[in-house]
Amino acid sequence: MLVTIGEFARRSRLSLKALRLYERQGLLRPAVVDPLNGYRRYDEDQLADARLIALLRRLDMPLAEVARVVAADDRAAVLAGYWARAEQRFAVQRDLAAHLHVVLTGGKGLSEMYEVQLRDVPEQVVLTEQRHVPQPALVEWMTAAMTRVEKAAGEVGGVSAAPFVIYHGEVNEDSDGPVEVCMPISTQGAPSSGPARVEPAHREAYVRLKKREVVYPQILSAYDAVGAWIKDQGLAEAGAPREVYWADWDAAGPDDEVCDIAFPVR
Amino acid sequence: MLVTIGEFARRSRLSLKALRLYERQGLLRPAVVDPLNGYRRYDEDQLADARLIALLRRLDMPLAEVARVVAADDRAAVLAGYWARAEQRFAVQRDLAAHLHVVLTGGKGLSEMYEVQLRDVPEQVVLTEQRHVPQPALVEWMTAAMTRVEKAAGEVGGVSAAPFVIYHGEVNEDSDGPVEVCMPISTQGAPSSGPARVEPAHREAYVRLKKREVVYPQILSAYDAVGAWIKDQGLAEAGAPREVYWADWDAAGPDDEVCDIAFPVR
DNA sequence: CTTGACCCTGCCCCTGGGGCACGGCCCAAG
DNA sequence: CTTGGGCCGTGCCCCAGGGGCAGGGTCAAG
Repeated sequence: MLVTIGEFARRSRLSLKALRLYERQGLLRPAVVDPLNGYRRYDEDQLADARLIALLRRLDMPLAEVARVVAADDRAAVLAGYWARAEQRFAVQRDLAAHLHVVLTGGKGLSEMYEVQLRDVPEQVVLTEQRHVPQPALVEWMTAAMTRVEKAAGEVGGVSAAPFVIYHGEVNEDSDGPVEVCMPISTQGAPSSGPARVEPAHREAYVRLKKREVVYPQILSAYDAVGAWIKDQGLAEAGAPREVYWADWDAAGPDDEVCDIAFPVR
Repeated sequence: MLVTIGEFARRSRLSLKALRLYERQGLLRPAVVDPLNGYRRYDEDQLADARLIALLRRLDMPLAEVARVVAADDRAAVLAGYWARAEQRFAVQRDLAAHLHVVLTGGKGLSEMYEVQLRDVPEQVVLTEQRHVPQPALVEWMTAAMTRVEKAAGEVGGVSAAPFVIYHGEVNEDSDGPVEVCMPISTQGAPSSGPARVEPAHREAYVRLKKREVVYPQILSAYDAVGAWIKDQGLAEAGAPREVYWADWDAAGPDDEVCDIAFPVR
């Protein structure tokens, strides 16, 4: 029934070092520790847990998470949760690797990565807020500005289409825009006043992105793809690039499409 | 042109700690180090490399590999090689996570993971080699035994079909078989002698596996899947399970199908 | 000249162990 | 009873890739 640490290690495929560590961490305690000589004795019934731990470690699961799985009532559920997060992390890394590959090859392969389409956008009256904002602060400011213009829109006729963000200047480590958040409103209710203007009708080339892909700097590949496509088609850029947020951002999962990257063209 | 470490850190999104570490590792040396006060000065041209390093680190690429990418003539190729290996590692982990999920749920979802098929196998004369072998030594012994029986087969008429391995007993941490390596031979050339026997004709249920999936312990899920399918179909197992190696193992890539897991049935 | 921001080195900390040294223990053979 | 070889114990240093802090030097603007 009780076995020595050596035999337990062989049968569980864990090292002595690992077993002693797991005891200190409270992850896998020997059934008995001789108080005189400190010898550890494991119960054969602990082999199942030990093997589970060994396999979970092969998933690169941290010991803290391993402990959670082992202690859980529904072990499969905790494992599934961890693994879903691992898949998401890896998907983001895959996008980044693809972006880097494009950058390092000087733009090769872009056309296969993104499907660019054309569409006509009608004239829109928009409430806007504009500012210079450095890249690290961009998301925070955009979120707040979006909320503000949405609230303001509610008071002057309501939102009439998906909000979008125009990059009048690049936003990266060296440059801070300016960036303009635009909320289309219906002009039926009230006359335009204050920070409202007319965004003219135009034709634009765009790609559709999943939420996971809308992250700096991978997103730059999408901009490059649209730009390259426009050149390739013999068209010309006719305005600043923009991101159209046509879905409910907070409700979307990482694999849901939420946004378009668009360049006006002529 | 030259900037302080603080500004360089801000613009490259690397920490001071990281920059000093990269200098010690020879990964990214400041353009100038003041010999009096030790102040580092970076050239703005180094920003591109610094940003590349920052992004590569987000792929969890080790610094040694990062250094290889940065120093390479064809950076994209080195990155692509690393990423391909990362994808393989992750694919193996994904298989393991799926296996663990099956184990932890007590076998749910197995039927969706594997497609089981039926086939008839004719009588075969086989040269065999059989032994008790514990799991850790299994692969090594199997490889060697396969080579030996193949060589022996060459002397008595030649190989007539794909080799296979019969597990007369389980091979895991607690049990060591026995395992029998079988090489089918044509009996036209020479009379059977020595370690040859007849493997009777039978019907078998099997699943086809990719090379990547043929690894302990994930492979146990495949065995379980075939076993569950047999029960599900109202059939019964009629012999020891086996692995049929019908492809060139060494020439196969991780995603190539190479082997079948089969149970004789009636 | 002062002050605050910036920079330096060096030390300890983290995870998940590997490796080695030094010493205690246990069991079977002689 | 002793001796030897194999287990087992603890403790220390090491790895990557930094984070955080201490203590002290430096730079530039007011």
